[in-house]
Amino acid sequence: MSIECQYFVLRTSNFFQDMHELAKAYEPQQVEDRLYSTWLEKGNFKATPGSAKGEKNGYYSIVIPPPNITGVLTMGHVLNNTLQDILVRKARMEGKEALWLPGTDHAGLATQTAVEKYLRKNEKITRHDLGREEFLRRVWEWQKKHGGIIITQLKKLGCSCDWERLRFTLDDRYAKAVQEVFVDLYNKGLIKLDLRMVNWCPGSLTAISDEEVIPKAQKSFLYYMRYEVVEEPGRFLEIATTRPETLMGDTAIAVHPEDERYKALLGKHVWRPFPKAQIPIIADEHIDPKFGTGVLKVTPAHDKADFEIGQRNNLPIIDVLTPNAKINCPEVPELHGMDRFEARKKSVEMLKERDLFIREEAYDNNVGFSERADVPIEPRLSVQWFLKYPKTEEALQVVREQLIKFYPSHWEKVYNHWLENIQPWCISRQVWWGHRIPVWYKKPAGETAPEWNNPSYLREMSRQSGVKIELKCQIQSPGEGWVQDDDSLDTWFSSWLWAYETMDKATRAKFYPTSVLVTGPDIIFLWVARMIIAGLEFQPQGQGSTPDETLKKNIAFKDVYFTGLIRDGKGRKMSKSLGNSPDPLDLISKYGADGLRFGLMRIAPQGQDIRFDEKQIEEGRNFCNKLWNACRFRTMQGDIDPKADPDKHTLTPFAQHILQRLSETNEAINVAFEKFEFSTAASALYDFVWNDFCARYLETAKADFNNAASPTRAGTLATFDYVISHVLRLLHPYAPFITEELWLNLGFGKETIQFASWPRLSAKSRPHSEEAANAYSLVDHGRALRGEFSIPSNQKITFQLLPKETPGNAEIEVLGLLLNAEKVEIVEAAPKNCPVAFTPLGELYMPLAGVIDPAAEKGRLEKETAKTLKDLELTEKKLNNKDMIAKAPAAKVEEWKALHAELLAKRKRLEEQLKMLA
RNA sequence: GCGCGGUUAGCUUAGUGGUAGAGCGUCCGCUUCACACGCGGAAGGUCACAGGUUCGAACCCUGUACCGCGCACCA
Repeated sequence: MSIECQYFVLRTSNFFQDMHELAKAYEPQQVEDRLYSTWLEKGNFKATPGSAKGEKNGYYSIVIPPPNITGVLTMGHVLNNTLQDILVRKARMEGKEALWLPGTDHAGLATQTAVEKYLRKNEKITRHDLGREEFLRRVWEWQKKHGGIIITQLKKLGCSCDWERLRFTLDDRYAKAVQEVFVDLYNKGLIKLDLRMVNWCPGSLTAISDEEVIPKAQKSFLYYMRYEVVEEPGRFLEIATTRPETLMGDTAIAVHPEDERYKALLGKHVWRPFPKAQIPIIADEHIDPKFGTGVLKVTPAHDKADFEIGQRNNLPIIDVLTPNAKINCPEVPELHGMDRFEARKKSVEMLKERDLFIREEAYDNNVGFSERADVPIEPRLSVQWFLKYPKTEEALQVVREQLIKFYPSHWEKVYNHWLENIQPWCISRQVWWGHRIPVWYKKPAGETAPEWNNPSYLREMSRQSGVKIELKCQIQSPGEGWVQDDDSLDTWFSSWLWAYETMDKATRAKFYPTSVLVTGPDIIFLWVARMIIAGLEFQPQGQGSTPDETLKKNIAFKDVYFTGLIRDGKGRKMSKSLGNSPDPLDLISKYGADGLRFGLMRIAPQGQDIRFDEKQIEEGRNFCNKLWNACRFRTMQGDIDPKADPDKHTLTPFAQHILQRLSETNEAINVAFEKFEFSTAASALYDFVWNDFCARYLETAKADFNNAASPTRAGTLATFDYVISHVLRLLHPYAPFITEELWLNLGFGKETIQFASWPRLSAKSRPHSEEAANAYSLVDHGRALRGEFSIPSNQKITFQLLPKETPGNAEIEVLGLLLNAEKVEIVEAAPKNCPVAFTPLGELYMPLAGVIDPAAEKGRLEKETAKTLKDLELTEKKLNNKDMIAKAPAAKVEEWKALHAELLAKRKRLEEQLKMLA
C-alpha cells in the first residue's frame, strides 16, 4: 500500500469517528469573513434604546473617534479600535445594551488638499479652475469613492460597530447642528470677527488655530547687521535677527527703556537699508537687553510680539509677504517675488554689498510648523472669526471632581493647564470643503467696484472704521444683495459636537453621556477638551434640578482612556513619510485579525508608548493556534458538555488546581478591566492558557483520557469543558473570531458567544491544591535533572522517588507522563551514585544504567551546595539582625525561619549525597 | 525655563517595601500519538547614577545624567 493510500484511509476513518474534526492549525482566513457576515446578518451589533436588557442591566456607549475620510487604517487605528471593541463586546456579555457608534470626519483641510493634489496630478487643474460649486461636487464624488475604505478595514478587524448608525460630519442634520451652534454662540457674543495676528499656513493658504501649530527645533542662524543712525552719520547700531528677509517691513527699532547703552539714542532714527527709509528708535519693555545686541528690529506685520510693540507705539504696519510667503516688495526688485527662504540668503548678500553685515552665528530655535502642510507658519495679520470658549470653569470642575475620569490620571494636569491659560479659538478657515460660515454681508449702497462682491473683502472692510457694512449671522440667506462669508469652519468646530450630535433624541436619552472615550493624548486639546466644553455649553440632556446634576447629565463621557503612541522598533513615531508603519491589512492576512488584536493588546500597557514589533503579532497568532489545538485535542475525546459542572464529579488534584487557577485568573482579569489595564488582562489569559492549561493540566488529563475505566475521567472531562467555556468567553473581547468559531464548533452554544455571560469567578471560592503544586514542582526538578545529564527528552527513563509520603498510583502515573518516564518507582532507601533532586514530595533519583559520570554529578552537587550556602548566609544574616527580627512583621519572620530550616535540611542531604559519591 | 512620562537580562517589558519575573532572541536536546504557529532544558540582571528614609529599597524621598512628550520663550 502506498503512503498516499494509507494517509487517505487514516483521514477517512478519523472523519467518521469524529464529527467535530478541526483543522490541524487555526486558519483565520477560513473563519473571519464568514463569521463577520453572519454577525451583520443577525444584527448582533445593533443597539436599541429602551430594550428590556438595557432597562434591566444598563446601557453602555462609545462614539468612535471618527477617522478622516482620506485615511486608511493605521496601527494607531488598530490599537484604538481594538480597545473600543473589547470594551463594547465585554459590555454586551455583561448583559448591557451596548452602542458603539461609528462614523467618519470630513477633515476639511486634509480632504481638500488630497482632492486638489488628485486634480493637479490627473487633470492639471486647481480648485480655482473649477470654482467653488464644481470643486465641492468633485470632493463629494471623491468622498463617495474613498470615504468608505477605512470603514471596510475596521470591519476586517472585527469591530462591532452599529453600522446602520454610521455618521458623517457633513450629514445634513449634523451640518445644520454645526451652523446652529455657530449662530447660537454668535448671538451670545462669544463668536466675533477680529483683526489679529493669526498662524498663517503658507502651504494651505489658511489661518489655523494655535493647537495646530507644531513647534520644531531648528538649526538656524542669528544674523548680526548694522543700521546707521540718521542723526549721527558714521554711527551704527548693531541688530541681531533670524529673519533678515523681513527687514523691508521694519517700521522701527526698539531697545529696553532702561538700557544705558542706548538711552541717548531714543527719539533718533536709523536708516533702514532697503527700501531706504528713516525709522525711529523707540523704547519698549519687551526687549531683553541681554539677548543679542539688545536691539530689536520691529516688523509689526510679521511677528506677534512686534505687532504688539507696534500697537503700543503707533507704528505703521508694512506687509512684505504674499499669502504663499513670497516677498511682496516692488520697491526692492531684487527680492520681490522671491520665496521667503531664498530671500533670506539674498538679503544677507545685499547687506554684505552695503557693508552692513557683521556676522552670522549658529542658533537653535523653535519654529512653528503647520500640522497639516508641515511648512513653517507665518504670523499674519488678518480678520478672522474667533470663539471665546464658554464653560471653561465647569470643564475644569467636572474633571477635578472626577465626574470625568482620565486614565492615566496624569493627563488631568495637561488638561487643566490648557484650560487655565485658554486663548480664543480661531475657527475660520480659508477652505471650501467644510461647514460654511453662516454669516452674510451686504455691501454699502452705491459701491460698484467688483471687489465689493467679494465676501472676503467685505469681511475685511467690516473691520475698518468709517465703512458701513451690514452683517447677519443666520443659516438662510437674508435675501438679495447679501453674500455669504467665503470661509469654512475649523473641522474641530464640527467634531466637538460628535459625542451627542450623532445620536437622535431616543438614543441620546439612553446612551448619553457616553461611557468612555478611547483616544490618543495628542488630541486632548483639539478634541477631548472641546467635546467636554460642548457638552456643558449646549446641554444635550437639558437642565437637571441642581447645577451639579446639570453637569452630570451633560458631560460627554464618564471615562477617557488615553492610548499610547505606536512607535517603530527604533522608537520613532510611525508616519507615512517615514514609511515605517506596517499595513494592518497585511498583518491581518498574515496572522489573522485575532492574532493582530491579541498580540497588540499584550504589548500595549496603559499610558506608555508602544514599541511595535511584528514578532508580537506573530505571538498573538501562535496563541490562537495554541488554544485551537487544545480544543482540537478535547474534541478527540468525545462530545463536549456545554453545561459541565466539575463539582458533580470526583476530581484529581490537578483538576482542582486548574479550577483554582481559573478562578484566580478570572478575578485578575476583572480587576484589570476595572482599571483599564488591557495588557495585564491579556497577559493573565495568555499565561493561564499556555502554561497552566496546556503545559500542565492538559498533560495530566492524558492519564484519564487514555484510561476509559478511570474513576476521575468524568471529572477531568467536565473540568476541561468548564475551563474551555470560561476561556473562550474571557478571550472573546480580544479575539472575537476564533472564540466564536470554537464556541459554535465545539457546541458550547447554538447561538453566538457574543451574548454569553461574562464570567466572574472569585479567587477565594476555591482552595489551593498543594498536592498538584508539589507534583508540578517534582516534574520541574525531574526535567531539569534530565537536562543536566543531557538525556534526550524523547528517551524514556526510570525515575526513583524516596517519598516523604507515598503518593497514590494515579498520581504516580501522571508524574510518569509529565516526566516522559518509563516508570516512577517508589524506593525506601536512597540509591547510590545516582543524580538526585530535592522536591517537595521527596528525593527524586535518576538511575542511569551505568552511564553516570560521578565527577559530573559531584560537580553538579557542589554547585547546588554553593547556591544553598549562599541562600543560607542571606537568611541567617536576616535572622541574626536583632532590629530586623524586632521590627519586621511576625509572619515575615516565620517565613524566614521556615526557609532557613528548609535550607539547613537541604544542605544536610547534599552533604550526604556527596559522601556517597566519594 | 516650567510640567509630565521613562531609564530593570542582547531586545520588548512585568513588578509601589521582604532573596528580581515573563516573552522574543541565543545555546543544548527533541518529528514524545493537540500544536515545529510546537515540546523539554540552560545561560543571561551591581534594577541609569549619587545621597537619604527604613530592620529591610528596583519600589518611598532628594538630587544628577540621559531619552521622549507637552507648555512657554523663540530678535
